[in-house]
This record gives sequence, C-alpha cells and structure tokens, in this order.
Amino acid sequence: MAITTQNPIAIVELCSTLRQLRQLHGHLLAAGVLLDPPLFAKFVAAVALSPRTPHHLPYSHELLSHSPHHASLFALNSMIRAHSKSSTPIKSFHFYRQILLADALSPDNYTFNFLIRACAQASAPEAGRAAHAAALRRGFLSDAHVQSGLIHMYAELGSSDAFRRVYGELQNPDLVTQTAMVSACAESGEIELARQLFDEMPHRDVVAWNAMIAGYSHLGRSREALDLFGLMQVEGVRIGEATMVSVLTACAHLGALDQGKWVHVFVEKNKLRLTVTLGTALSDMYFKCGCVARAMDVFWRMKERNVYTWTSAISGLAMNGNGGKCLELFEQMKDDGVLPNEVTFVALLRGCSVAGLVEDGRDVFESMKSRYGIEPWLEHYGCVVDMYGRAGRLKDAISFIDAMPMEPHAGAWGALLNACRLHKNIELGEYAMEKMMQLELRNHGAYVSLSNIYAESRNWHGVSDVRELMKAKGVRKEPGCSVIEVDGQLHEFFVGDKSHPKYIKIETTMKEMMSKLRSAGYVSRTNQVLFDIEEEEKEDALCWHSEKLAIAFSLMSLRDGVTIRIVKNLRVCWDCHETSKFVSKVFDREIVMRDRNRFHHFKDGVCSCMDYW
DNA sequence: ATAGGGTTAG
Repeated sequence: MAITTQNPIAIVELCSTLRQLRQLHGHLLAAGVLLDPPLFAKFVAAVALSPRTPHHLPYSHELLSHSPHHASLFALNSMIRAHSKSSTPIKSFHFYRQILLADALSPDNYTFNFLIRACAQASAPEAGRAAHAAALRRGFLSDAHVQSGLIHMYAELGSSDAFRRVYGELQNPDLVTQTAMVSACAESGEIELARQLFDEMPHRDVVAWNAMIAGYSHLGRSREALDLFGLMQVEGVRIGEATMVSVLTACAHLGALDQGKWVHVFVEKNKLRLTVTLGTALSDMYFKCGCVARAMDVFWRMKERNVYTWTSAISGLAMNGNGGKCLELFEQMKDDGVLPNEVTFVALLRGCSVAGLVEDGRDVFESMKSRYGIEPWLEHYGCVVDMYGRAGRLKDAISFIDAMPMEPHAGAWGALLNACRLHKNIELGEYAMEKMMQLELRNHGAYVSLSNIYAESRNWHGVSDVRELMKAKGVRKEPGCSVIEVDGQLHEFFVGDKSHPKYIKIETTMKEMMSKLRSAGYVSRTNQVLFDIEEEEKEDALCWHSEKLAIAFSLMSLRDGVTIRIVKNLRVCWDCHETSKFVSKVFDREIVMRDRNRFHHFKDGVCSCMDYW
C-alpha cells in the first residue's frame, strides 16, 4: 500500500486488516505526523470508527493507552462514540471515567450525547439514568442533541413515560429534539401522536421527514409511508440517500415494483452514490418483488458488500426458491472475508430447506456453532425441522425436535405440522397440533394447516372439528389480502371483497376466466377454498379468495405479456395455487406471487415451488 | 474537527 502523509485519515478507511493499520501507524509515526496532538486524535478516532476492520476498536484502545498524554477530549469522545455503536457499548464508560480522571479535561455536550446513546445501545437503564443525572448536574440538558439522545434512549428502553417527561419539560424544543420525539412516539407504537407532532412542527427538514416515513414503514404501514413520501416531494424537500432507503423498504414490503424502479432511476439520474446501505435496500427491494436477476445485478454492481448485503441476497434467493445459489453465495461471502451472523444462518437454512439440500443444511447448522461460535436461536431449530419435514424425513424431524436442548417452541411444531400436510401424515399432524396448542392457542395458521391435512384426505369430520375448535378458542383467521400494482397504483383485495369500483367487471372477467380454466382441465377443491370463509358467506358462490380477485383484475387491466405480480399476506391455498398455474398456461401469462413465506413463479402451467410450500 | 433519520430475518 502506497502511503502518503497528505491525508492519513482517509487512508485509515482503506485499511481492511489489522496488519495494514499497524503498517499505516508505523509509517505515520516515522514521518512524524502523529506528533501533532490534533492529528493523533483524528487518527485514533478514524481507527475507532473504521467500519472495515474487525479489530479496529481494540487497536484504537491500544493506541490511546500507549500515548496517554495525547488523550484529548476529542479522541476520548470519539472512543465513546465508536463504542456506542459497537457490540460492547458499555465500555464507553471506561473512556468517560478517563475524561473525569484527567485534570485538564472535563466532559462536554458531545461526551454526554455519545454516552447516552451508548446506554440506549446497551439497553442499560441504570447506566442510562446515571448518565442522564450527570448531564443534568453539569448543565448539558439544554443541548438539543443531548435531549434527542435521552428521548431516543428512553424510547429504546421502552420507557414511554420517561421520554415524554423529558420532552414535556422543555420550553422551546429544537428541531432536532422534535424529530427525536416524532421518532420515539412512532417507535413505541403511537404513530398517530407522532404524526400530530410532525404536522405541528414549524420547520421540517429531511431528517424529520425520514423519521416519520420510517415510523410508518417500521409498523408495516407502508402505503402511508409512500403517501408521505409523495407529500415530501410536493413540499420540495431535498431527497437524500436515507429517504431513498426508507422508501425502498416500504416498496419492498408492499412489493411495489413500479415505485421501486422509480427510486432506482432517481438514484441513477441524481448520481447518488450506491453506498452499502442504499445498494442493499435496492437489491433487497428487487428480491422482495421477485426480480432475482435485477436484484443480483445491483448486488454485483455494488463497490462494497457487508453482512447485511450478503444476508439479504442469500435470503432473497431462498425466498425465490433458489437454494443451491444460496450456498454458492455463502462461499463467495466467506471468500470476501465477511463474517456471517445469526440472520445469515436463518437465510441459509431456509435456502437448504426449499431446495431439499438436507445434507448441506445439516453441515451448515453444525458449522454455525463449531466454526463461527454462533449459538442457534429457536428459529434455526425451526428451519432444520422444516428442512427434514419438507424432504419427507418426518422421523428425522421429530427426533431433531426431541434432541433440542431447550423447550421446542410453537414454530418447531408448526414446521412439523406443515410437513405433515405436505406428506399427508394425519397422525403425526394431530400430535404436532396438540403440542402447538399447548404453547400457542391463537395461531390461526396451525388450525388452517391441520384443517387442510384433513381436507386433503377427505376427512370432513376433521375439518369441521377444527372449525369448532377455532370458534371455541376464539381464534379468528386473519383476513386474506392481496395487493397488486397497476400503472404505479396499488390495488388491495380482501376475501370476498366487492368494494372495488370496477367490481362488476371483475366478476364477469372472473367467471369467464374460471370457465376457460375448467375447459383446460382445472378442477376446484371447494372444501379448501371455503374453509377460510365465514359460515353465512359459504353459500355465496362468488366469494373468492383475494388472490383470485387480484388475478382477474390483472387480466382485465394489464397489457398482454405483462407479468402479474401479487403480494399476499397469508400462505397461498391449494386452490388459488392451482388456479394460478392454469392461468399461466391458458392465458400465457407469467404470475409472480409472494406469499407469507416465499415466492411462487408461475409459468407455462408450472410453479417454481414444484407444489411444495 | 465529533451530534439526528435509514439497511438484513421472523
């Protein structure tokens, strides 16, 4: 590496190994650059905050402890800041004490801001209250960023009363503080209050808009997030990278491909740099819209990829049923020197599961602990159960559950139950259901799965028993909802929904569609279709599942050859799945359907899931 | 010289 002393700080960013950092340090030392205290402080700060080096934090600590006379307030504040974002935030207090112990130094507003954020990151209420008290004692509570930090911290700690009190005591809250309050209210679920505060703000900058948009996005209220983004453009607020990230998240959640593409064009037209965060959000949006090729294209165009980027891609491939590619990507991730985390393994195991790669999956699960020192979560166990079950190895699945070191959760039994549905094992299915109900009485998905097991084996008594049970336990099925996008406009359909302005035409189209499908050999299995519907509606032959309504509407609205893209909130039922297969053949139309778990790509009468889901 | 908002899975 060629080293100049022109801009030592920028070079820190380029180092990706501890050796390179040491080398750089040696060169700067030899050149006498680090004799200048401000530059030394900057160097330490850059090392501490350098995101690319795994050992940057201990190394910056080492640098600092070898030159105590250089430990300026700036350097120590930087250490507190760096730790506040790390996995060991509580170490911030070590540097806070160092400031207190140094005769020539005393903490300032920056110190407390970072310290308070460290407490939030550490979820440490006692430390947080101590930092709050210290900031008060030293007179820094008038600082907007300290206020903002406190509000953020109490929101993070789940203490709604506390952040309201902090905010309530202020006479004239600054823009920064108001924004923190909006964000805190949204985070604690009080989105309406957040919106009210937001609307009442005399000035709203980009950050305030982003906080509000992210608030909606976080609660899954993605349409409101996009609506607000529209308003933001009307007001002429300058749109930046962070805005785009929030908007892309909302698009991904909704499966709003047209709007997502618009963002992509915007990013390119305005020459926004494809940073890790923005690139990841963009690639993830394409994955969640079922556009694997575009997603991978963005992925490989990125200059830098971190664990989020890789995990998003592995998970995206798994969702789209490309499990083999997941493992390939995992190898490339390792070659790139990026360490996987818990979430990466969830994605990988799901990939092995959908691809039926049982042996690989078992190796992956084993390597988690042995090679990466990662303790599996309940989710990981659930994935493995799903993997065995899906492959038809129900015995392996059940003995895996029995061998779990902790109490199996409802998810593990749920995975087994789904496997029993796929492989038509009533006896084991009933057992799994029983176990599941001891843990989670209100999981409507379990009831539907069990009912489908009965239905597929024509056991009508079983079906009605489940219905009775649901009624007795007061379990209500979440209403099925499908969303499609036509010309950038989102259309939402519920089960038996007749509220769409063009419903009459939808109904006609639907009838024509179904009769064409029937003459092509489609046979319905009404028992399953009707399970989700209320008793009185059962008689009504026109009560269609939301995805069927969405398909009929697409056929009458979309030009020939345009892919139908549907996002569904629940798992797709057998009948709608069958219908989609036939539509793809009879109407020569590709359908991409995202359900609760995965994607179904229908083409020429075949689904990418090979009828296993 | 340092401060706010955002990314992954379920």
